[in-house]
Amino acid sequence: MLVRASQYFLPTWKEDPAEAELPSHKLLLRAGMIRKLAAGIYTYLPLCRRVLHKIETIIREEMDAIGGMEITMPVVHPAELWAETGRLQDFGPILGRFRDRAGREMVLGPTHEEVITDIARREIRSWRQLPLMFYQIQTKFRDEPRPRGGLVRAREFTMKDGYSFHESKEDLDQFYRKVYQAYLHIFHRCGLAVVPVEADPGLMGGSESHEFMLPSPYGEDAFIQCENRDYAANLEGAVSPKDEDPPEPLLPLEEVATPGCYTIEAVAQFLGVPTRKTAKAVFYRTPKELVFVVIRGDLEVNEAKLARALGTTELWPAREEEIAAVGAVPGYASPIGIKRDGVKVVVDDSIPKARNLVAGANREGFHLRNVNFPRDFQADLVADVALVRDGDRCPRCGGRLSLLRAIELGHIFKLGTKYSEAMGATFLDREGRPKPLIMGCYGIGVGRLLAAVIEAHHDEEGIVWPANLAPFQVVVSVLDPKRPELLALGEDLAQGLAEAGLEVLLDDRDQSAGEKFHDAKLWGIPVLVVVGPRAAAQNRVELERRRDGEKRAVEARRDPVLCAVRELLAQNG
RNA sequence: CGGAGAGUAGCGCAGCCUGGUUAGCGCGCAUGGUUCGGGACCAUGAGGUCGCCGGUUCGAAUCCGGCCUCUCCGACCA
Repeated sequence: MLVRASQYFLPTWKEDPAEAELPSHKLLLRAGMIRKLAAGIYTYLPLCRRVLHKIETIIREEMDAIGGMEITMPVVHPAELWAETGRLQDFGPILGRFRDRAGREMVLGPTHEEVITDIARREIRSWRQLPLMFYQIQTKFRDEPRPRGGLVRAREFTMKDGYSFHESKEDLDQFYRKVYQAYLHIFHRCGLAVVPVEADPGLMGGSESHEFMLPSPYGEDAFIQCENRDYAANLEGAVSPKDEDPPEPLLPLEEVATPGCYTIEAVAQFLGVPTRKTAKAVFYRTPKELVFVVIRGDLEVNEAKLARALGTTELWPAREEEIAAVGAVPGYASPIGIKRDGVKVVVDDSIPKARNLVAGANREGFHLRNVNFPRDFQADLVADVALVRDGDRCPRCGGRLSLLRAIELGHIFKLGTKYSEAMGATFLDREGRPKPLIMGCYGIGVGRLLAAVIEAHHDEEGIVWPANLAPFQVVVSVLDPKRPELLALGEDLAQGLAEAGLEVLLDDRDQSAGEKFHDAKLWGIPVLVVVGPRAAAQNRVELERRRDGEKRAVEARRDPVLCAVRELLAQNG
C-alpha cells in the first residue's frame, strides 16, 4: 500500500508542546498522531490509527488463539444494571452519568463485567456450554480525577477487555494461565519487556490478580521487585517479612516527659532512640467501628492491606474527635489504657517481633518506654498491614526488594462468583444443580500500550517504532519533487515496494530536505529511502535505517531497492 | 480533593512588577520569486473578544475580586 504525504494528514510540530512532560506525550503530539479535545480526551489522527490497528491485530490474534470470541458491548448502560452489583455506588464520581430523554439514569461504561454477566445469565444454562471467553476492543470512559501524560492515563481510552466463564475453579485456573501467557506474548510482540506482578484485586473483587508492568521513570504506577527476580508485587499487595529484634530483657514500663513531641521523628530524636524502637498509632474509621492500628514507628500503614485484613472496602482516616472519644490523645495516643468498646485494635506483625518500644502515654506531653506486646496491651487482630519499602527483604528468598516506577499495561483477575452471584448468573452443573458461573476478566489499555511502546522506543529525534508496529515500513523521500524525473523515480520505487507488500509513505511534499529528514525521524518509520539529485545523478538512491542511522547506497531500480529495504527491516529486530 | 504553575495569533514565547499611541518576536500559514542532501532565502500579506465575568481608573493585557480551563506533584485509580 502506498500513501502520498502530500495528500495525507501529517501535522507535525517542530517544538515541544508546553502541555506535555512525558516523552511519549510530546512525541505523539509532535508527530501529528494525537490532538487533545479536553483533559484526558484525545483524537487519534491517521498515523496513530495505523499503529493502533497493528497493536489491535496482535491482541486479536492472541485472544483468538486461546479461544476468545470478539464481541462489541454497548458504551451506554442503564444505571440499574450497575446498581445490581453495588458498583453504581462503589465507582462514585469516576462513572460518567447522564439521563436519557425519558429521565432514566444511564452510565458510560468504565468496564463491562455487568453487561457481559447480563448476557451470561440470559444465555448460559448448562455446563456443556462452558468454558466461554469473550473480548472486545472498545472505548471506555472513566472520569479520573487526574488524567496525565497524554495516553498514559486518559479519561476516554481504548481498552481490550475480556471475560471468561467456567464451571469450576480448576477450569478458571487453567484458563487464567493461558491468558497470562497470551498477555506475555502480546507485550513481547510489541517489543516491551513487561514484568508480571502479583496484584490486589481491589474494586474488581476476586481471589487472584496479576498486573503487567513496564518499568519506566514516567510510570503512573509502581511495583516492588526482588533483585533475584523471584518476586514481584504491586504496592498494595506487596509483603515483606519483618526482622525480629535481637533478644533483650523486657524492661518495666516507664513514663517519660516528651513535651511538644507530636510525631514519631520528634519523639525518637528527643529520646535518642531509632524510629524502629517506637510504636506508632494510626486511626481509621470503617462503617462499623474505629480502627486503632499499632505499627512499628519506622513503617507506614498500607491501607489496602489493612482493608483486606478487616474484610472491608470502606476505610477512611479517623477525625480527631473520633480518636478522642475512645480516650486516646492525638499525638500521644497509646494502645494502653483506651476504651475498648467500639474500637478494633489491629497490631501489625512488626510489633510482636520488637521489644521495649517507645509508645504514647495517652497523656499530653508524655510517652511510655519499654512497651511490649502482648505483655502491656491486647489486640483484636495481629496482621501484616505495613507498606513495603525500597530495600526490604524478599518474602521468597530474602533478597533486596526495590521499588520501581512503571506503566501498568494489563491486569488480569480471577473474579470467581462476585458478579454471577450478585446478578444471578447460574448454570446447571454435571449433577443438574444450579451453580453461579465462575468468571475471570482480563484488560489491556490499548492507547496506554501504544504510549508505552514510544516510551521504550524513542530517541532525541523522535519515535523509533519496532518494524511490526510502524505506521509505514518505509518512507520514500523525494528531495526535490518539482523535478519531474526525480518525482517519477520516487513514485516508481515506492510503487515497487508497495507491490511487494510493504506499506510505503511517499514523501512528495514540496518542502526542504531537512524538514523531510526530520519528519521521517519524528514518525519513526524504520527505513528511509532518499531520492535526491546527488545520488540520482549516479543512478543511485540512499537508504537509511532509523534505529541506528546506518546508511547504504543502492542502484535506483525496483529490485535492488526492495532487496535492501527488506534487509534493513529484517535486521531491525 | 490538597499543593504548585500556566492561559497573549495555529505552535513556542516576550510584554504585566512600575496602567498610557495602532499589542510584539520567532516559527508556521497565503501569494510571488530565488533555492533544493540534514528544520533555506527575499518581498508582500492574512491572522488577536490578551481565558471569562465584574470592579478600580480619564485610560486595563497590565491593578483588585470571582469564576473557568489546562499542566505538574500528591491523594485517588480494573
